[in-house]
Amino acid sequence: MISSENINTHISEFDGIHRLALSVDCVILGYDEESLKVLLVECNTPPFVGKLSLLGELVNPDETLDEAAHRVLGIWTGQESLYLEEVRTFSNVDRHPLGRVITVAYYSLVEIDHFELSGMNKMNLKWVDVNSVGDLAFDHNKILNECLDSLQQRLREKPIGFNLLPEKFSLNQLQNLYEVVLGITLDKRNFRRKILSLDVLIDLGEMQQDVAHRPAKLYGFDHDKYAQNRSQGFKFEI
Amino acid sequence: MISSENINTHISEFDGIHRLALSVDCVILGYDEESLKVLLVECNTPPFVGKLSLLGELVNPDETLDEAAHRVLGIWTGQESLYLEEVRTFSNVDRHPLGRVITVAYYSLVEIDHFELSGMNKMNLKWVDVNSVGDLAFDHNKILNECLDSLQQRLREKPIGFNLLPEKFSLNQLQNLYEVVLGITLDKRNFRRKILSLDVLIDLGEMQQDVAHRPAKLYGFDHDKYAQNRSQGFKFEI
DNA sequence: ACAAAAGTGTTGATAATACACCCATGT
DNA sequence: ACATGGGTGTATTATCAACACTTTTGT
Repeated sequence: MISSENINTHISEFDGIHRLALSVDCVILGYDEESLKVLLVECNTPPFVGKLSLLGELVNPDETLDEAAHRVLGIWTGQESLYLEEVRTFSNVDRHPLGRVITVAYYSLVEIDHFELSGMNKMNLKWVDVNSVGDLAFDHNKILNECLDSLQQRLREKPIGFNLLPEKFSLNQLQNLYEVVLGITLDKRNFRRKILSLDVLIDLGEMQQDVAHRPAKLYGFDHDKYAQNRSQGFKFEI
Repeated sequence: MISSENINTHISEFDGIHRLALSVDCVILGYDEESLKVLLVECNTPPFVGKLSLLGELVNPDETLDEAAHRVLGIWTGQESLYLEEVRTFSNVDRHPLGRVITVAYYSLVEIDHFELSGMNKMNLKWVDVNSVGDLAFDHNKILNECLDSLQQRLREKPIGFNLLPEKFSLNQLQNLYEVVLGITLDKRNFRRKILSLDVLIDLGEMQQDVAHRPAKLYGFDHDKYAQNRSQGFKFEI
């Protein structure tokens, strides 16, 4: 078929055949030193009542998708400026039982005990180990899995893992995070050499307190150093 | 703000405040041994009349976004099963002068002389060197640039460049493609060693014909071998 | 014979891997 | 003193980067 029509030819049909709704769904991920967890909520939409689902919202006419995703984070976590990354769209025609809803999936990395689940949220929200997630509502298992794949890939090439840790962390905490999220084991000495050679950590000159073993040195992530390195063509890669 | 509302609470507002339109925009890329080119069309929407734009369409209610993108390819190239990759959404509130149109950007890799631009298309369509693209309509410069960035990244880690070449190609053609798309120069001997070691090329036992120099051996991309390697954890990386 | 692009190996530098013991703290 | 996790170096191997000449074809 050859045609000279295009998107603009059809713009008047907004109210007609092209009616659909757009949502964002957020895979909010946290890390508690043992496992990677995803924040889920009990679903109240038939036929999924009782199942858990990701956190999502319809997109408002006066906001971008990034803004909508940040709004979702704000609603459920009370925080605004968390790490967010768009993954991809999910647009199967029958993915939502109540109508045509196309969704854009994001994942977010949060420090899991930065906020207490409280009030109303406490009743419906759950942190669930990503390896123990059962059947979710809608196509949310698929969305979750694709977001996790995407995270694994990006974690190896961008210094984003720090978003899951407290501001001050030990090298072993960092290594453990990589091991848990990537599902691999790493050699301690090689890992330390590698991460320090990337020159994005700042030695805080502080030590862990009140631990029942030799206290570890604490480090922070140096955004400026990373930006500087990156602008000079250095690649971050684990 | 704490809330127990979610996407489903608002589902009845489809016809109200959440009205918006969704489109796909395709960055269709071709390669002619000298440069990477993008397929553009003359825009007929004020205030962009006379400018060039990417190829896009509104999404129909009965199709997925991938299907919509394939439809766009079919309309303008006459071919259906070309390489397509979703990049990301563009959702600025005022990105379209006629209303709220959120778009999902795709790029596509095509063999540039697999199809002749003909008939009506001939009048409006242009292959433009990606380095000589002027001001495009809408936010299409931004979309184009992000798709090119995404392509550069993916070209290094997935064997997708072959989609831009004829089925039978020489190693020098392939090297030249990488050099043009990535904007770098590569060492001939190192490139050959590397690409052959990846074990995804099949020596066709054929030679170039009618060239005014020593004819090159022709190779093809072996999808099966690649799939096999990948399933065994091998990484493709240039 | 000449022009034009195809093809081919070696060496030195750098980065990745494998591996085992002593140290500092709290109980 | 013991339990717990923190911290360190070296030798081997694999990978990457730099580099120049000969070969085959058409004109």
